[in-house]
Amino acid sequence: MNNSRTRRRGEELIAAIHAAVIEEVMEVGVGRLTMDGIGKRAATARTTLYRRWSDPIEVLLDALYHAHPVEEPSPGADDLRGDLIRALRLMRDWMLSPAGHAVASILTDPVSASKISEELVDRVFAVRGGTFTNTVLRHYAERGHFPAELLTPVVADIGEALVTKRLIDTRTPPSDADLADMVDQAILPAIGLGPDVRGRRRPDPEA
Amino acid sequence: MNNSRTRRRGEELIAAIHAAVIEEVMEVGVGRLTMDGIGKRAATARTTLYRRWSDPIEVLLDALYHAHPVEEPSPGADDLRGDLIRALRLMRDWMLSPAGHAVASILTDPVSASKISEELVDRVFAVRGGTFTNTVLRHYAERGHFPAELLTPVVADIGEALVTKRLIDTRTPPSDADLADMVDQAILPAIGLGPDVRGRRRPDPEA
DNA sequence: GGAATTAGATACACGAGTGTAGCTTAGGAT
DNA sequence: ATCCTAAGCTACACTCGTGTATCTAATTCC
Repeated sequence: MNNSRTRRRGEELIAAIHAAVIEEVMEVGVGRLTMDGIGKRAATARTTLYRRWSDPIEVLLDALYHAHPVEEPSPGADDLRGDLIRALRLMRDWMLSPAGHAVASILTDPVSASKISEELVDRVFAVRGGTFTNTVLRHYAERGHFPAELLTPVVADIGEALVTKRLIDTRTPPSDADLADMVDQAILPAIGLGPDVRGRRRPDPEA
Repeated sequence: MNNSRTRRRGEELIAAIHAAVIEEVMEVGVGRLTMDGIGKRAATARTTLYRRWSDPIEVLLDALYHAHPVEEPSPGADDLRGDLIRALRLMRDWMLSPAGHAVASILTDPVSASKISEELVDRVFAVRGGTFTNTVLRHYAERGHFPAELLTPVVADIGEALVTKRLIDTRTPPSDADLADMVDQAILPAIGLGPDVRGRRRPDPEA
């Protein structure tokens, strides 16, 4: 297959395979994943794959398990609105990454859905469970910027839900301005700040 | 294949095939759709399928195109909150139906995504674009129950987005109580009604 | 009742992916 | 320098899906 003088082994090879399966799923979808396709893309022999995994979905799950964890939003400055927007930006960028696509792909596939372990869910998928804006919201709720009772599971989901939906039905990522609108028009009102009837602009009123 | 005295033709046969492909996609996903699988499930010969469609995705798209349109929410009573909940209930039930699954499946599949026509989008997918709560919200906005400027595209999406997200990440449909929470804690606040700090209960304050 | 239509069945050559076996050889360890 | 592990390669038998061709018989139309 490859006559080159270098033959990859161990970590290096596995990393290449992980990258390959994630690219592959982005291109053909989970349902059309094959050992053959993964092998070709990673420039390795099918036998090598079978030595480690039993089928394409196992390869994918393993790849996701070892994927770099998503950067977490750090509520640094005293700027709720800004931090929320930043959190959504992180989420949007992650969803646009190959790993993000792969996760979305797996979650909507009937076959692979049943194979995902508890551990994987915690490690990889939990980010979708609201980690992004939730981290920020909890931080500011604890500091009394808004009543903590308002931070319900539903409210913690609003931002991520809107970003997800936008991606699904328009297939184009929301711009930074779109994210700001989501924060201003949906999240902030839900925690008792707003909405501003006069429209789009909304500097963070904070305390 | 089937020795029975009755041989289906025309409409009847096509309807059976449509039903079959939609069941099939629910079970195996778009990526694993095959003419063979569809044929077997519909108890018809593959030749019959090829006479009409060139590949499995075409069959699926045709099925969706001919699917019964989703029931639209009718904002009848003077009950914004109740109508919103009913709208979300309609949406949830539709998403749980085979057709709903099929649509979700197609929208997240990289291959079929490129084959969907403008027409199909308008006819079938538009419901996800906000038709459910949007219909209700527009109705009450026009009647002055809340300021119309607040009904932005983002706000029109909140309910559907939350329902979608809940389904994707927990894989269990939201209960009626969950839907009520979404309305109370996310939609109503966004249009200037609430949130009620004391918590869950929220009779429609209306005008 | 006869003709036209079209579903059903069967067969076939083909390609793609599978899972395994066996061999060769590069890379790393000692 | 040698040994051992593991990657690369080839081959094979097998299954599944494809697309087409051909024949048959059920249904419908008149």
